[in-house]
Amino acid sequence: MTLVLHDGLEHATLDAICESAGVSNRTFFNYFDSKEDAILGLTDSEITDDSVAEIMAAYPAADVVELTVRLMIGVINPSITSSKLLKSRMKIVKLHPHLLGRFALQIQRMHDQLTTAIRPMLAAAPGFADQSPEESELSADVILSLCSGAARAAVKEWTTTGNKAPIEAVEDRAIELVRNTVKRLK
Amino acid sequence: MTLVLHDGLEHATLDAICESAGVSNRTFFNYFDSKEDAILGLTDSEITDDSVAEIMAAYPAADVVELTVRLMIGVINPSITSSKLLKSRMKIVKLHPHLLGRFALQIQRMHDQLTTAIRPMLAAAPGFADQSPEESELSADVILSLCSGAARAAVKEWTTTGNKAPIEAVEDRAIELVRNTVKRLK
DNA sequence: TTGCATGAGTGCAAAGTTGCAATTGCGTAG
DNA sequence: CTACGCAATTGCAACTTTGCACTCATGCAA
Repeated sequence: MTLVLHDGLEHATLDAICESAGVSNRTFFNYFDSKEDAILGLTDSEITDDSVAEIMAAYPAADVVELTVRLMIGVINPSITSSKLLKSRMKIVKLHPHLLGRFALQIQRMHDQLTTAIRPMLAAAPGFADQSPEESELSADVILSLCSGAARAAVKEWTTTGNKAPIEAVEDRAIELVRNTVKRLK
Repeated sequence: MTLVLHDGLEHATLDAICESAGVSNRTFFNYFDSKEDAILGLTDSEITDDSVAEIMAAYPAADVVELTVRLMIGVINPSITSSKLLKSRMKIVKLHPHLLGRFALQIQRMHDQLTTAIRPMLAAAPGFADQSPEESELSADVILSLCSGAARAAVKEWTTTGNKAPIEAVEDRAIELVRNTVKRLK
C-alpha cells in the first residue's frame, strides 16, 4: 500500500514490492493471484457447505437472491473490512476505479462453486421448482450475474461516496438493488 | 485456429502463431487485445449512436432489456457468425469453456459505452422514469450485468448443444432468459 | 524533384504471470 | 541419531502483454 500510494499503481513494480516485503517474486504469487489482488487484499477464499449453512442459519428467511448476495459479499468482505488499510485502499480504488472489476473477477472465479451452492436452494424456490436441470442451470447463471452486478454497484457506491455504513449495509444495499431493479422491470 | 486445434490452447504459443501468420509479435497486438481474443475473433468494435439507432429502427417495440441484449450480441456477433471458422471455434470453446468468459470481458470493456447508450432509454422507460441520475446509473449497471449474464448463458447453450438456429435465435433466447428469470423472481 | 506528414509494421526492453525443479527447515518414525 | 516426508520458499525459464522508438513505404504539397 505504501509503495503504491507513493509511486503510483504502475510504478510500484512487483520487484520493489517483493523486496520491500522481504520475499521472492515467486513467493508473492504463492499468496496472491495477481498484483491487483494483493492490493485489494483478495485471497483465494472458498465457499464451503459450512459457509452456506452459516449464512442460512443467520438469515433463515433469506431467498435465493439474498443468500447469493450475502455469499458474494462474504467473499470480498475480508478484503474490505480489514480496518487499518481501509482508508489507503479506498484512496487507491478511487484513483484506479478499474480495480473494482477485480471484485467481479473474484466472483467469477468462484462462479462454479456458487452455482452448485445455490442450486439446491433454487430447486426448492417457489418460482423455479418446475424447471428442468438444464433450465435451472441457466437460471442460476443469470441470477449469479444479476447479483454480482448489484454487488459490484453497491461496493462502488460505498467506496466512492465515503463509507458511512458498515459492511452489512452494503449487503443490504445490493439486495435492495436487485429487488428494486427486478420490480421495476416488472 | 489450426495451431490451437493441433497443439492445444496452451502449447500454441504466440511466437508460433505469429510466425505462422508471417507477422511480428508486436503487430499481432496491434490487431487483437489478447491471444484469446484472437482465437474468438473479438476485435475492438464500438457501440456508436448509429448502431443504437439501427437496432431501435429494426425493433421499434424493444424495451431496455431487448435493446441491451441485441446491442451486446451485436458486439460479439461477428466473431460467432464468421462462417468457415465457426466449427473450429465451437470445438475449441467446448474444449476450453473459460473462453466464454471473454465475451463478458468484451462487454465489460464497453460497459461505459453501453451505460450511456441505454441511459436515455432507461430514463424514458415506464418503471425507471422516476429515478434520480445516481439511482439510474446504478440500475443501468445492474441491468447490464443481468443482460450480459443472459447473453453469455445463451451463447454457451448455443455452442454446447450444437448450433441449430442462426444468431438471431441466440438474441431471442437471451432476451427470453432475462424475462423468464425476472418473472420467476417475481 | 524534394521535403514532409502519415500510418503500418517492427524490435526491444520491461513488467506481470506460471510451471517446474531444487532447496531449506522442521517434526516425527524408526 | 538418522532417515523420511512435508510444507514453505526460491530460482529459473518461458510466456503474454505493453510502451517506446525506429524504419519504411506511400502519397501529397511546394
